[in-house]
Amino acid sequence: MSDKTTQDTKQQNSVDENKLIVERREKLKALRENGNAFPNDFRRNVVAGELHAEYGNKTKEELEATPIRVKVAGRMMAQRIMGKSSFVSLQDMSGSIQLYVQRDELPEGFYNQQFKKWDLGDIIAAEGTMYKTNKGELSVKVEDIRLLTKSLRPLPDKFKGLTDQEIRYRQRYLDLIMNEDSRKTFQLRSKIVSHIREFLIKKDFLEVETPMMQVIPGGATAKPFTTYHNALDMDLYLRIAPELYLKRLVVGGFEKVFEINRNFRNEGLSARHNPEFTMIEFYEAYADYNDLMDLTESMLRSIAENVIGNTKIKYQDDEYDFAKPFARMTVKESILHFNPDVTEAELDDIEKAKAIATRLDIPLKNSYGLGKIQIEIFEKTVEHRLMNPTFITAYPTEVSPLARRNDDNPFVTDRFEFFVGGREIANGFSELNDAEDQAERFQAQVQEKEAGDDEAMFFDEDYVVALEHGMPPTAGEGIGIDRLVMLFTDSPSIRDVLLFPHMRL
RNA sequence: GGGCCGUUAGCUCAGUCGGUAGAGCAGUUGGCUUUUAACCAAUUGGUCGAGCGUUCAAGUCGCUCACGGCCCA
Repeated sequence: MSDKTTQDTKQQNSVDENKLIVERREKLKALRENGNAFPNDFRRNVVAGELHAEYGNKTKEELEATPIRVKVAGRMMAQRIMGKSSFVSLQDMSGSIQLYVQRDELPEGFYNQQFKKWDLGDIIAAEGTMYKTNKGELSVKVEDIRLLTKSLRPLPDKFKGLTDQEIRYRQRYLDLIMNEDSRKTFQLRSKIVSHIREFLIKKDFLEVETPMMQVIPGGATAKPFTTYHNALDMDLYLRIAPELYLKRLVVGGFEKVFEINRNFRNEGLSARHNPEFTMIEFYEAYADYNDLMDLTESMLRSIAENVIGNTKIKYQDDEYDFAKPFARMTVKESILHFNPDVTEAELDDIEKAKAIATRLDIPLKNSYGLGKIQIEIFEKTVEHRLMNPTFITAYPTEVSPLARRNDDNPFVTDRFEFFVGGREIANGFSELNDAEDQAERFQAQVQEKEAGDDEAMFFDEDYVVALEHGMPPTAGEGIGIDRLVMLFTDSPSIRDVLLFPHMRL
């Protein structure tokens, strides 16, 4: 590389270096010359949230009568300098605490030559005593204060914050620094996942991890991502679901298992879809889909009560009641309910059902059977109207290749999907444990794949062999964690509940 | 994939009929010992997303593209 090119590269790299950054780099340079500019010898003994909880109610006099020494650290979000004294807002993981800094409490010259030159965004540490200002704000009256990490780039507007959606997603750390709502959302997400985990572990479920890279991507109908293993010289797929592995574990005698982890589907991005997303799947032997509907209902109600603290869940302009028993109806009942002009006899007749679909502008393929046509009608006319928590049951066997047939009506399976706010949140069913039936269903999927449906399933012979060893009667379910978190955090887009959503480029 | 909207200083945003680029915050300098978006005074800062076109003249009009947002498939 020639000197000229090196020069050009440097120019390129510093394109976004503005005067603000140059000034901060100068300050850092001065810090380096005065010793270690990045010390890591300070240990705090308390965080802001604890201080407010402990001392928020104490009066100014009480705090002064028995001095309480504390050591705090965090990011300087505001600095109000009034001559010889200043107020600083210090933000840490738990919240904010104000620092009251007086020139004459600090070493000679430190206040004017160091402290006043610090910038918003710098990471600082302070030691002092708990104090209340005349206006009643709990503060730390500072006796010692240090700069721990120089911030070289300016923060977004201190009042308006960061509103640019693109930067909020691409530079999530800025969003987290600036937006309390965003911090809350991700803290809640963590609590929801923990609560689900504890809920199942209390019921003796075993948490497991199964392959993300699979030879045959199974357990759902979706387009997979492909990858390649060099040493083995073989193509692999990123999983679209963990289902078939978890059921192998049930065959192995792990009768209650669950996994919370990422799935990957090679589809477009939208407010509801990210190519990688988090699902929980759980399987319970000697249970059926009715048991899982009961379990789902109590689990979600428990999240509302214990994590959110309210069974009335506000989502955008609506409110859903998680205290009332969740509605349950079959696919056909729901279609008839929302399409009063349609009769059951018409839905059961493939030609008449086709006519209804055509009237609804639903594109049909020749390969579609009656069950698939019914589901198309359901998705077009029912799904988005299922606002309050609702279980829809009796999905056609044709669209449920891994679910157990209903004993009375083998046209449908013992399956449900769960909806809130017009969105599918969960999918569960009594598992198909008849190995020969499973082999036939896979065969039907292979035919659909050959007919051009690239979302159809592969034939998983290894899984059929596992079933041939005998899987106990079992029920299993998957819940989309991202959509669940969207619901409970009132987030309009899946990107708002993913720390680092996929973006172009 | 289609439709609509957006992209201007580090951040948040104005910018009229096409006529020399504006504010607040942040920054810099000075003042100020109880502030809360502190305040007062002065001041620095621009590839107007990229490109092409129309025009004497384009942030502004037209076309193409990139990225984002919302809606639809």
